[in-house]
Amino acid sequence: MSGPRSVFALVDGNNFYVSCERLFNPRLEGVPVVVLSNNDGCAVARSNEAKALGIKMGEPWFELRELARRHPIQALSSNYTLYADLSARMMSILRQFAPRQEIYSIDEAFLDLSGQPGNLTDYGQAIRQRVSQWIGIPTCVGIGPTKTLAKLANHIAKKRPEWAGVCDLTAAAPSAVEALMARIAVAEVWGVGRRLAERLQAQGITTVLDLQRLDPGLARRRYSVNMERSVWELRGRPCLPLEPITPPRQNILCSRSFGRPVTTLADLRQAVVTYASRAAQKLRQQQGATRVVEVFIQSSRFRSPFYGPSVKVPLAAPSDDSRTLARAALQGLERIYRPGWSYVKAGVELQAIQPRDTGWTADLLAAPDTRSAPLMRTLDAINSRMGAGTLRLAGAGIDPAWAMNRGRLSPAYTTRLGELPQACAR
DNA sequence: TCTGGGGTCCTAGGACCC
DNA sequence: TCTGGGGTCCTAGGACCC
Repeated sequence: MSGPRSVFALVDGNNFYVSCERLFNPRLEGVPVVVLSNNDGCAVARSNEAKALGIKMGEPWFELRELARRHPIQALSSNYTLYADLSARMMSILRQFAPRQEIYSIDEAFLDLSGQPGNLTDYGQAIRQRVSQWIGIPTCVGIGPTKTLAKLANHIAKKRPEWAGVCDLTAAAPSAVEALMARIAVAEVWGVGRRLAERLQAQGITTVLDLQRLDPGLARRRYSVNMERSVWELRGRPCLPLEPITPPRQNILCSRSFGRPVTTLADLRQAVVTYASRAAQKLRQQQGATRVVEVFIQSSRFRSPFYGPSVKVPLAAPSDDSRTLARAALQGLERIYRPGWSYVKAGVELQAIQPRDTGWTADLLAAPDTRSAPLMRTLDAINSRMGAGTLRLAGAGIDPAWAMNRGRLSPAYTTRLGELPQACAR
């Protein structure tokens, strides 16, 4: 096993998307900035100034317009190409600070600091310093004996200025850790969301310390095995290992809200072919093959009645061919489409994914398609070189009416212009 | 008028079997 | 009148994460 005592660090970028945008646009400094979700729908990242105005995570932009009239709020469409590029740079810097790293999300990584000599708070400051100097992204560092405690430490480092961006719970006295836990709401624990927080509070468990003191067996019986793990982790016993290798996805989903409502089957067919192709491309990237294609369409959830059917289409044999998956998705669409509805969203999800090339029973009734693999390789190669969407299935449509709105998009500062998917189409 | 996208895991309950 | 019981597998739905 690992050393005598585990130490984890969680490093994350502060207001990551906003920080990325600010790197290339100094006018965004010192003013409230929000980055909007696809279709410019909701705020998914907020600068400190925006948070100070009371803007909540996920708040719809149209509800913020009034606020924006009274304050100079800068709202930007999300530019994932830019964020992914800066994320990769940040992760490679962090990798220099630990023998093992788990990339947990676009802006967060766990580092294994077990056995790291010296003062870990100083080490955390060195990490922040280098990321800031090399790519200009501000970060916070939380350090603890378990991942859950590292997460909690990161929360403390972020919320309380006196920690100066680094909180090392392994260096704090047990009484000091308890005092901190007693002041933090149980909802801040990693794995405790809104619903569980409500249930816990109804049982009188309102702070992190209350949860830490809950009997683990009771936590399991009354809630779940995950809640029991959270209790142990808060007590300093690791239950969640560092996972340096990202396992292949078990499901691949591609879905988007439309730029405007769609009523016709023809438009939905274009969208479904587009999403199936994108999902197939991701599937090939992980050398997978799928046996089930699920397709869904939805009317607005904010209008009654709601219509949101879905259907799973099993394949005769596992496949990674865009054409096969698109055909299956279209078959499913025909079965669930009802005229007379206004659809705002569609999606294609690949399920029952398995490794390609290993142990699947070939479809005995069909002649093997020897041209599929080279064709798909060529498709992916062209799209990788010339930009996503350069080569598409005929059914996907050209400059479709339902495409996303991204009226506030910043330029692709760090990558080729051609890799900005929507900009070319306009 | 406007309300994101992409994942994972767990549990409850039904189907099925002996 | 009265309707086994336990194990396993699968699926749908819920809850969580960022």
